[in-house]
Amino acid sequence: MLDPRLYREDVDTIRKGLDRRGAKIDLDAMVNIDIEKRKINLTLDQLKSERNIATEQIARMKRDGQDAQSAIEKTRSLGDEIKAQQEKFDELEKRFRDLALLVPNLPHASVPDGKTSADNVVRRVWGDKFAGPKPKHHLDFSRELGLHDFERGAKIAGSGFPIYVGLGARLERALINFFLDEHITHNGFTEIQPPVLVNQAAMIGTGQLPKFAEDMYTIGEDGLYLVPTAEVPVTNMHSGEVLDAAALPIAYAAYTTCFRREAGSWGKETRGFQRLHQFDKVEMVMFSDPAKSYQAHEKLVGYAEGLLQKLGLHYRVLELCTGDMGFGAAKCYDLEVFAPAEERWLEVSSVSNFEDFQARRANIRTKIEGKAQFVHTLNGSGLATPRVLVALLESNQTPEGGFRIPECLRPYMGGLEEIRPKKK
RNA sequence: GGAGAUGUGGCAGAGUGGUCUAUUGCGUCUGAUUCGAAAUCAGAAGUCCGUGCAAGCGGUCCGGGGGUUCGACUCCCUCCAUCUCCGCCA
Repeated sequence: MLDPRLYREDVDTIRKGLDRRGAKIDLDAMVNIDIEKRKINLTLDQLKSERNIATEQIARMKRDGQDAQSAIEKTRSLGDEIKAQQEKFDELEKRFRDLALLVPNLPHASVPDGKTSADNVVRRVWGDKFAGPKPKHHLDFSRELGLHDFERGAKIAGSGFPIYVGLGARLERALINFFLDEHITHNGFTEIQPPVLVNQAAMIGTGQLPKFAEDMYTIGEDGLYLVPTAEVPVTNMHSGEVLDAAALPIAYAAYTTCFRREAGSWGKETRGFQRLHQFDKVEMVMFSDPAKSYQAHEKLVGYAEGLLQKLGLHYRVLELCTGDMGFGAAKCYDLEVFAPAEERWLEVSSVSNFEDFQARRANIRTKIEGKAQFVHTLNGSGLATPRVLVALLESNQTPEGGFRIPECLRPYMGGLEEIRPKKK
């Protein structure tokens, strides 16, 4: 959510920011509601003030043993008037808030202008281009090694719910543990295991709701949502709190299963691991002093990159353009790994600075030099496993048809160096 | 799932229809005293909204929401959380 003051003090700034994003919002309507709301608020406050004076008089009369009946009669209508005005005010406030929750964040000045992913800027590329003969497609390769079972997953849940089998399951667990251990032992994160069901307030806090309701799995009976990312529970952990400034930045790393309906995006790019309804991800979440959030942002990207470097994967860092950024982001980097069989770059991490966009929604503040202010929230995948797995499977094939396990994962695989094809 | 209890400021803990502008204690901050500190004394301090150039002024907030009333921390309804006992259970 944007600072509500902006709508009346500097709506041009909002307009310019939204234009850069290509977002269409009826700002005039919002400004008018806000003006109307303030007008009513003023009369409402005056009426309440009158009532306070009147009831005080009644109290005094009663104390002095005087008959207050006529004063009570006179005040009676005031209550009805207040109730009527209050209803109007509440209605306007709700209308304004409902609209405000649908307004995306404004892009940071440094974000490149653009309309689509084609306008994103490649900031750097790490590692060498894949050399040698074209490897097998990860799905065929996985089948040969017996690591995953999509068919049976589809049988029990639907497409997009793979089963990890044997060493495939262990490899998944190895990735998760490797990511988490790196964050908590080298990068200074505190590990969190949050609930994977959250309430509506949490989903609004981080910006998934109200706009993206159709992407979420819901538990209607209990009013709960399955988390699409650990960002939701971990960020909202501190909702309504005033964080100790000395404790900032707070850095959490959390592994959760993530659930996404992916409504509307089903079609191509859906084969194998590239778009799943359920997947594993380790998420980095940070609460920062507003003045330091952009340094923190760069650090987060670095942590995610470090993982890919240890895995030995060829990747690139994109700076997203204004038109391609997510709803709440003020600035965002994407990390993409190269899948040599598909010959495509696959997004494995998205690292965003939300500034105070989420902190306003979730009411997360701190006190700096005696003044209460909203913190900045940041988060980034570190990392999501499925596409990392794709790149690994396609990049680490041995001439004998086996899968060479990257060194950093071997301790988590009981020292195993290679997964060999099943004997026929 | 059943029965009961509780929810008040940073913390502890009073307050059962009207100066509550929320008693008090601890903690915090400022000042006095002191070479400095402790102790002591005096004072200050919250949130959010509106209004104003500003000092300020008005409103709001006692778990959330709603109701009764001229007036609600106080009474009623409802939801949530915590605690105790019972039941069930990985």
